[in-house]
Order: sequence, then C-alpha cells, then structure tokens
Amino acid sequence: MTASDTDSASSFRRALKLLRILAEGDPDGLRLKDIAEVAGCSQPTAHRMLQDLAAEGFAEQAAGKRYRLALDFYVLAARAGQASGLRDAARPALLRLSATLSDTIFLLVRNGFDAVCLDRVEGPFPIRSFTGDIGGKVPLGLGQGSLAILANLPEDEQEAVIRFNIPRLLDRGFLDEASLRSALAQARAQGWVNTSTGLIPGMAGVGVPVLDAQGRAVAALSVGTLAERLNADRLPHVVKILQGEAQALAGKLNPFDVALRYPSRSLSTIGGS
Amino acid sequence: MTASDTDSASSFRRALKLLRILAEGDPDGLRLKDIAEVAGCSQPTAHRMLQDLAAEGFAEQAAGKRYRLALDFYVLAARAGQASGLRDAARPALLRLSATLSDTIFLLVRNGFDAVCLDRVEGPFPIRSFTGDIGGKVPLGLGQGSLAILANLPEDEQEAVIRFNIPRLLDRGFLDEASLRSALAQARAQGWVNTSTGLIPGMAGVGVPVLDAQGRAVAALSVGTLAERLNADRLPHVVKILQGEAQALAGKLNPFDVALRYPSRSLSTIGGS
DNA sequence: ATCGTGAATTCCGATATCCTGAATTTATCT
DNA sequence: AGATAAATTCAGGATATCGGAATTCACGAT
Repeated sequence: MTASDTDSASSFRRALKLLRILAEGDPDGLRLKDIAEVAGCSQPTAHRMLQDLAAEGFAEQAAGKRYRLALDFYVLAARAGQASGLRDAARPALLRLSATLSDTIFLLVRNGFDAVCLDRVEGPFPIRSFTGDIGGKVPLGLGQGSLAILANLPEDEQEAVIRFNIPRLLDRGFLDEASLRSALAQARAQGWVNTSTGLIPGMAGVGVPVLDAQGRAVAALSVGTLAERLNADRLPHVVKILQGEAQALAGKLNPFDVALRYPSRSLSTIGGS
Repeated sequence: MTASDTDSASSFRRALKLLRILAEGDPDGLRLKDIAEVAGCSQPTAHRMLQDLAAEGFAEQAAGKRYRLALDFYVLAARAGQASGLRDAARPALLRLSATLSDTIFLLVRNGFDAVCLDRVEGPFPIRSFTGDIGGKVPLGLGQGSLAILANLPEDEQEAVIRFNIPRLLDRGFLDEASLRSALAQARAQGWVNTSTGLIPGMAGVGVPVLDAQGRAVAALSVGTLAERLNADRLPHVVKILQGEAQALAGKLNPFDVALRYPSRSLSTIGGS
C-alpha cells in the first residue's frame, strides 16, 4: 500500500507507536527498558517521548516507575467513539432489543477491513462471540453482523475486502472463499444474516445491516444467543424486530452526516491493525 | 506549575496537541486551515502531522478533506484496561439506574484537581450540568458527584485540592470556603451529596462516591434531574438505589488494580489542562 | 456548466530538534 | 547492606523538521 509499512517512519509516528505499545501492554504499566526494546529505539529516546506523553496527560508513571496510559487518553478516546453519534443514536434501539428479545445485542461498525463492536447490551444468557467486548474487532465476513456489513458494501470495496480478508478468515477456521461468496449473495438477497453454519458450537445469531441513504452498510445490529433459542418459530420474529430497529436507526442518521460515508478511495488510507 | 505550559514544547508535544484539537472540535471533522491556526503552526506542518496520525490510525480524513479522530483510537483505549475498565464495569449500573430512575446518570472519576465525566446515560428530561458531555471536566467540589469525590479523599489530598480549587470555584459562582467545608463535612458524614443549594436554577441531583478498598473515593455516580423530580418523597429512594449501585461497583473493582489508586505524591505530577 | 477564489498538498533549503553514547542517580534483588 | 540493573540526565553530531512559495485541487458563485 502506501509507505505505511516502511521501517523508517517519521519520529512522530515512532513516538505514536508508544501509545499502541502502552495500550497493548500490561494495564499495570510497562518498564522503560521493555518499551524501548519493543519500540526499537534507545532507552533515552523512549524516556524522552514518554515524558512528553506524560506532560500532555496521555501517559503516567505508576509506582515502580512503570509507564501506562493516563486518563486524558481515555477521555479523548471516548470522544472518538462517540464521534459519529451512531452510538448514542443506537443505544435506545439496543436497549429495546435486549429487553424484547432477552438476548445480547451488538452494534457493529465498519472500520477498514474489520468490524468493530461499538456497543453491546448483555442479555441474561452467557454468550461467546467473535466480537468480544466493546472495542473488539473481527475481520469483515466473520460473524453475522460483520457479514451483514460486508454483504452490503459497494461492489468494488467488497471485492477489495474479500481479497484482503480471505487469508485472515481461513486462519480463524472460516469456510473457503466460495462459501463466503454464496453466504454474501444470500445475505444481500434476503437482507439479513443467519447462522447457517454454527461457527461456535451451541451459539447462533442474526445480523442485519444499517444502510445509509446510498444503500451502503455503515453498521449492523446483531443478536447473539444460544442456538436452541433461534429455532424456526422464533427466527422470523427476531429478524423482523431487528430489521425494524435497523431501518428506524437508518432513518435517524442524518443523510448529510458525511461521517458515515466510506468513499471507495478511502480504502487506500486504511491501515491494517 | 511545571514546565508543561512553556510555549516552547517539543515537536512531539506540539503534534500531540492536534489530538486534543481534533477531539474537541466538530465530530464531523476540522479543516486543515483551522487546525493549523488553533495549533499555532503552519499549514504544511499541520498537514504532515495529520498524515502521520492518519497513517497510525489515530485520525482519518472524512469527505471534504476534513480531519477527525479515527475509531482505532477508541478501539485502542477499549482494549487497554483500567480507566475504561471502570467505564465498562460501571456501564450496566448506569443503564440500570437510568432505566429505573428515568433520569440522566453520570460516572465521574477524579483526575488531578478535576472530576472528569467518564460516561453518562441520558434520561428523558433535558438536563444542564457542569460536567457536560463525556470528557467534560469540573473542578473537584463543584457539582454533586464532584463534591462526593472530594469529600472522600484522604485528608492531605483533600486539603491540597481545596486550596487549589477555591479560586476556581469562586470564579464559577460557587459558595465561599466555609460553605464548601461544611458541605464536605456533611457529605462525608451522610455518605452522599444532595443539591442543598441549587447552583443551576431548576436543576437538582444526587451524588454518591465509589470507594476503593482503602475507603478513598476513586469515582462517583450521580444523577442529574429537574429539581421538582427530587422532592422529599423520592429523594431517599434515589439515594438508596444510587448507593446500592456504588457499593456493588466498588466490590467489582479489583483491589489490586493500582490504576485506580491516587497516591498523594501524584499531585505533583498533575498538569492542568 | 464554467470560472474564480480559497483551501489542500507538494517541494526545498535553513536550522532547530532529535538521537546515540556515556555518565550519574535511583531502585531492586540476594 | 552490598551489588546489580534500571532509570534518568547530559552533551555533541546528525538528521528530520519547519515554514515560505508554488502547484494542484475542491468548492461556491455568476
């Protein structure tokens, strides 16, 4: 892709990597030596950058001199998560769905080649899902909501995502490309995704896309539950309710909110995680 | 305070300020020209830094070339525990409270001399509050939740905060030091904070502290509502429910999670925003 | 639909900043 | 307590940064 992967990045980008290192490391903090090693820079350099981060409120030093992320970082991140307004707009729907169906409800949005769990409301049943907690990512195509999004992307973007994700899906034990394509075709045709193949034993779910004014998927609502709770009797009911909320949600989204548009050229700006 | 406010900061810190600018700006994105102006740097410089941010997944360009924070930022924070750990741990409580009381619920945490709104769930009534949206800050002592935190800090820290905040509180039309101290004493004694003096006309609220294993306030739950909805009949009920959730939340916090501890010497490392 | 204005992006030289290595202070482990 | 290892500070040399000017691009107006 771009020069994103070049080993020699600007000093700013190198410094930014520290945030990622801190985020992925032990919540109790990381030692300077280890940070420097992982970041691939000298210890004094890491020290100076961390001091800068601390001065800006993004990092702090816990006892034992360990460095970790500080509150300002989380505050900013919370705003980033709310940026689209989708989360707030969807919350009532999630609550209604959870109350009505007594199951766990997910709100997923597309982010590059992944679907990200923006919010979720727990149901009474213990659930295992690919998209774990809030903030969790799965490759587009894996899981009902994720598949619902992929199925409703513009042709060219969908193709690009498929090509990129096939190896990732195979790695995670997903079906082959042909099965994926037929699942996508079915999903697009019927407007929702069912658990045809139980990827997680005993689990089942339904996902419906949330479409913008141009008919592109910007998000998905999905329900995850026990397979036995999605029998032939209940399934149509669940689908109907999910679709109703998804359409109401789509209607609430301001069509002028460019925040939710994904121009095809934006693919080139996507950096894999 | 420290050299945090020196006009000549490192280039890294200057670049980091862009994140704040993006976070505080329009969710739909900011124009490069405006970003450069606010940041106090030239347009090419801002452009290069924003490209770096985008390459690292912290920012993105929406249609119209506008720059805004990207979801990766949010995802990163969601995956890294601590602060967001509290947020996630508290979310069910917030949702329950909002559903039960039909009012707006706030989750506040202490951050230096301020209380920061980590999360909030909207109720059906229009609310004005000091702690505005998520990420909003108020001086410790102003507002019910904020006061609840201050009242339950260790003696020495509380004293330091009071001395620092008195002028700030006066600036915002708060009562004098004597009133603050009596309010603190009462708050500590009864374990919760009520709107004795209606600082915002027509508004009222209740705040309860979330205490760690050492009995120090690390956060607060508060409800903000219309004054008429907090009459003598309902108030005890609201307090009881809030306290129940606060205690349950405190129990869920891992006592070994040093992330939530605020050693007194950390006061010296606090930089005002 | 075409044009004009203003913004976004690229390029390049001067220079301020960053980086590595060594020395000092501080913390941790036996 | 002593020894070891990490964290922090310091200085000189190298390099990447910064801002002005030029170019390309997008948008609004006629």
